[in-house]
Amino acid sequence: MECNDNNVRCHQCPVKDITSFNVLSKEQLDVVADSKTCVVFKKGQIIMHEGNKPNGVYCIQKGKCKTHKLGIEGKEQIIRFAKTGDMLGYRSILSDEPLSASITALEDTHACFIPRQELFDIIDMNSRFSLELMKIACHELGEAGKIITNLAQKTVRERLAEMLLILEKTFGINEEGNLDVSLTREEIANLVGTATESTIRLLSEFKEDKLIILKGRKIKLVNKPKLAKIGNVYD
Amino acid sequence: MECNDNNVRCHQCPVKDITSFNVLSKEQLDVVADSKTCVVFKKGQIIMHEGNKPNGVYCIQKGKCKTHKLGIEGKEQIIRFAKTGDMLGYRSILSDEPLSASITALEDTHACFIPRQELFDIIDMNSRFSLELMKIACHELGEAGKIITNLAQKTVRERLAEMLLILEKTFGINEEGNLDVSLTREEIANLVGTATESTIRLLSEFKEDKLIILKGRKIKLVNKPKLAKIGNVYD
DNA sequence: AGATAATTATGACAAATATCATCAAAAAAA
DNA sequence: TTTTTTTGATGATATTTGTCATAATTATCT
Repeated sequence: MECNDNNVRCHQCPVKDITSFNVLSKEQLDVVADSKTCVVFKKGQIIMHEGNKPNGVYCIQKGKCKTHKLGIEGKEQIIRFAKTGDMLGYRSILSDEPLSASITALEDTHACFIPRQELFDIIDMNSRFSLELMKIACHELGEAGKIITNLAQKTVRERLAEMLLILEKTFGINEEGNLDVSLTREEIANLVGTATESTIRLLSEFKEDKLIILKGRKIKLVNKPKLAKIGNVYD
Repeated sequence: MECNDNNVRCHQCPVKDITSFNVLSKEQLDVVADSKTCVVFKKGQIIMHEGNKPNGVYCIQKGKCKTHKLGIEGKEQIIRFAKTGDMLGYRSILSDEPLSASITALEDTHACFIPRQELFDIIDMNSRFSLELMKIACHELGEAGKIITNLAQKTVRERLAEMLLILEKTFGINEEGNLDVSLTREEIANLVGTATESTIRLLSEFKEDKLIILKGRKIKLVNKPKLAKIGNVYD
């Protein structure tokens, strides 16, 4: 779905500065600007499909996405999130492998598509850009190690408490003080790695214990120190 | 611990061809050869320490290592393995973050240390080398996603069955047909993400069911199709 | 706005897994 | 080798978590 932000040149793009593209020269940025296409994805729309080979990457101008993998018997596992300024599909492009996960818009999301070839062209031109990409991938790899350790060693209760804190850190809070992301209980379960019912029960417990305030999908963290303690979070 | 392999120039090194260094020109390879130091780590020795900032990377000439993180109450979580041809510490160097995990030799391991600066120098000189590094990091990121999904969705029994197959794929088998890596039951537990007792019990079950042959730490897989079925492995 | 579908909530129960205790066996060290 | 320490094995039991069923509530669609 085309969008008319398309005529915004990259050097004017406010998002540029929080992306790897900020290390590009004006000429290099023009390579991106000339080849990019801006698109809008509706909430719930699949942006990239696990197993496919993408033709390029997306840079999120505004929006929120989930990266998710198919697990046992089709059950969804949410691996990570992406938001404004993040790049989508780079793992697949840079490893020359099919997408290891799907990416779905959690809300209406504006993104710029940058074709594969132009991405490789700037990698070839600018080693600082290459380093930025490596930095992102390597940082993510470190995060993945943390997630692996948590999944392997923490209880569901601990993981859920920690995940609420991670969600606040990732997406922040809105005017009302609620987590600035709307997830179903099932999605939270698919993130924490547990059954939906367990998530519902534990969230209700946290509510009983006045750690959070629940109003449908609106979640407000009201006792973060206690949540951190329950979740064995030290940082 | 210095070793006398040091005088082997990188272009003659047999391991070179299975590493990212194989894309370097003769001159670029000389930058590595001139700055590298060859060392030997004894079995059980810690090569890199979680939380530290390494001054460079190691390239394994011969040996096997485990990458492991501290989890709840000091419990070890094994994140991945490394073997001949693999690079150690690149994640930390490239992301400019402290080591997210420790690396310990599983057997006597010969490795070449390449200082941080020289690594960045060749990244700057050779974009193909950069791409190779990105490829490794991004591939690992995909593998991490699989591990996350397995930990979140599979039972301990399923994960153990799958892990035995992964160990054979990673390390191969020796003359006697056993997995060519020696791990304690505790290490297998720390890999699968379960209690040592559960690992012992399940391995005994697999032995009872004639899926594996156990002789102390020697493990031989004798019914891999069944293990794959138990582990829900489709590939 | 009303109908339909999806989600949330809760109880009862079953299964998986962890924990604790004890002893045997095997490595490692002296 | 002999001793000491670590690892492996197994039972009993507690805890956690998943599964199934059913109802209430809330989103979503037309």
